[in-house]
Amino acid sequence: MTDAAEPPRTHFIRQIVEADLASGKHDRIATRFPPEPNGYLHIGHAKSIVLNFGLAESFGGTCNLRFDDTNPLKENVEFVESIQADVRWLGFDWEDRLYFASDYFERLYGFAIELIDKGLAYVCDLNAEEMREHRGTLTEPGRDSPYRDRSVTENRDLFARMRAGEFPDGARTLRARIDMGSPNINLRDPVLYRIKHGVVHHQTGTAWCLYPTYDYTHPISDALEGITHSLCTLEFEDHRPLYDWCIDNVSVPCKPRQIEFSRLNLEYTVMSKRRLTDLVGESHVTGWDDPRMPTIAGLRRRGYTPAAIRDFCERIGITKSENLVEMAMLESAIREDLDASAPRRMAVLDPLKVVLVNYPEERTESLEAANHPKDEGLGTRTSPFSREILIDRSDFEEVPPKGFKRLVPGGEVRLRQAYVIRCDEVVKDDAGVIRELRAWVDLDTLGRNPEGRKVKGVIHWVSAEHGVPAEVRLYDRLFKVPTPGAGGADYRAEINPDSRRVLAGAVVEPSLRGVQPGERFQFEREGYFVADPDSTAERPVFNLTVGLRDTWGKSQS
RNA sequence: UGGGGCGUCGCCAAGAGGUAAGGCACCGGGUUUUGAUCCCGGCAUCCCCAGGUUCGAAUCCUGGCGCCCCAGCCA
Repeated sequence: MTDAAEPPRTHFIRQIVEADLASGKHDRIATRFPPEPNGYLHIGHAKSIVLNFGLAESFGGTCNLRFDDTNPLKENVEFVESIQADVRWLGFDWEDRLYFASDYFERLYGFAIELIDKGLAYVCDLNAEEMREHRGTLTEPGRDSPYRDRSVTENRDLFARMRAGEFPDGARTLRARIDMGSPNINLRDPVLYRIKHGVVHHQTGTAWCLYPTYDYTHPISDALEGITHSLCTLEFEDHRPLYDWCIDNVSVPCKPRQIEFSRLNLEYTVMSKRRLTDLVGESHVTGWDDPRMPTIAGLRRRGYTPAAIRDFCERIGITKSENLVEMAMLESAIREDLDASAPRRMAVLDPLKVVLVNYPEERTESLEAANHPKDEGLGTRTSPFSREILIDRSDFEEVPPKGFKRLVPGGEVRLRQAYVIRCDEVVKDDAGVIRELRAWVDLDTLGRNPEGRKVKGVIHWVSAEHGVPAEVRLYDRLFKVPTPGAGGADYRAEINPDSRRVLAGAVVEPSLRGVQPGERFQFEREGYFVADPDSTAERPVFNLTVGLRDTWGKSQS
């Protein structure tokens, strides 16, 4: 369906891979998706997942799942588990290649000793503030640490004692001995190891009080796994010389190539781990899987399909340009998928009763309707029709705007998959609020058009007696502005107060009774909805995935 | 004022010296018992700007301008 047999769009990384294969530099490629387990995956990660797994898949290579777990302070198993579930849900398989950077701690330690022996690393006693002072600035070079020229013997001894736990947090670090005068700050003797006592690492427990940094761990982990192309985001471009330095100076089996691409930015949402963590922690949303969240878990609960997310990731492309993708792009992908696959149903979100005065009181007929207008394979279902029905309040107007095609006093409208009715009376309460409509039903219009008149409007309905009460949750963009937090604003103040609307009085057609969480439907003329896990046997709960395109509504506002 | 990047239609994005793909959005028109879908058509004489090279430049050169990233013992 959405995964058409079109050749995947090319981009500069794909071209590099093709060239490397063509030139014989590599005879098979290996990539990896390396999340840090300090949060849930979001749509930006999906871009990377689709890139890495997709590339490996299309060239017959492999893609590893590797947790970059070098900072136990921020990581935990909940995240390790949710990440695996999300990658799998997206449709990718790392087979038996599940790795943790922490698997390499012992070897990493050995390589550090190799660096010490080569005079390329030293134990530094400067504390954080002192180190910052020595680092210089963007325009001024740094100064050498007074500990820079310690002997190999002393460095070996001190490093061993760091591991043995003899020094407190922050007392010493192991640093690469590169160049304090480098215009690239990342090369000014970066820290390779730091001391962290008293933390329980989710994988290694309390085995270590010494933890390697990302810059040191990543290139070596890649090399140990035989990664050929190490893909990461733009902010690591400045780190590439350090990445290369590490694999050039240590005895690893191969030299992976780091290639950077730009991260995904989406309008009206936030993507940084910190902000997402805060949204959850400060209860601005109901959790990591809140349907308004750009997390994979949130999108899943919102009703997005893996195929649509993959398609979206293909559509946005891979480049090095800073970008801000419109929400319409994501919505288009899910609409395309769901239009083809979602069974149609009728649901009245804001009910208004209509009494069909000439329809027998005790009569109920069973009307059959196709589940999909184009795909007969989706079958049919039946819906009871009776004297009292419910329509949506917005489908009736006493004083219709120009061009209104729905029900009006004295006017006719088609009840979808059923009869044509004509509104003959509007019943109001003392306050002037419309309580019900009384209408005449043309019983000769089932499956055929009335003679001599054309009825242009079609509205959906549910039998009042048979309809199932349901809760419908409508979602809108989480933020009021395209780029929350821009210009120093507090993104919290820019949260859209109407991003979630709960309609407790919706009524859906009987065939929706007992739906299973995760089942997706198109509620005709409204949008795509998915049954939420909060659903019960008697009262289903639906989340709006995305509305149908609405050219009428758009022209009216 | 250091270093690293980026600048092609409202948004994303092809393009690799031979005379501007595609998608999204938008605007028409057709079909339609979903104002949906689908179908047809329109939508950059121009590629940040200015010079230069060339028969020919978005693509090469030079000089500007704009935007993003880097001074965590985070990743």
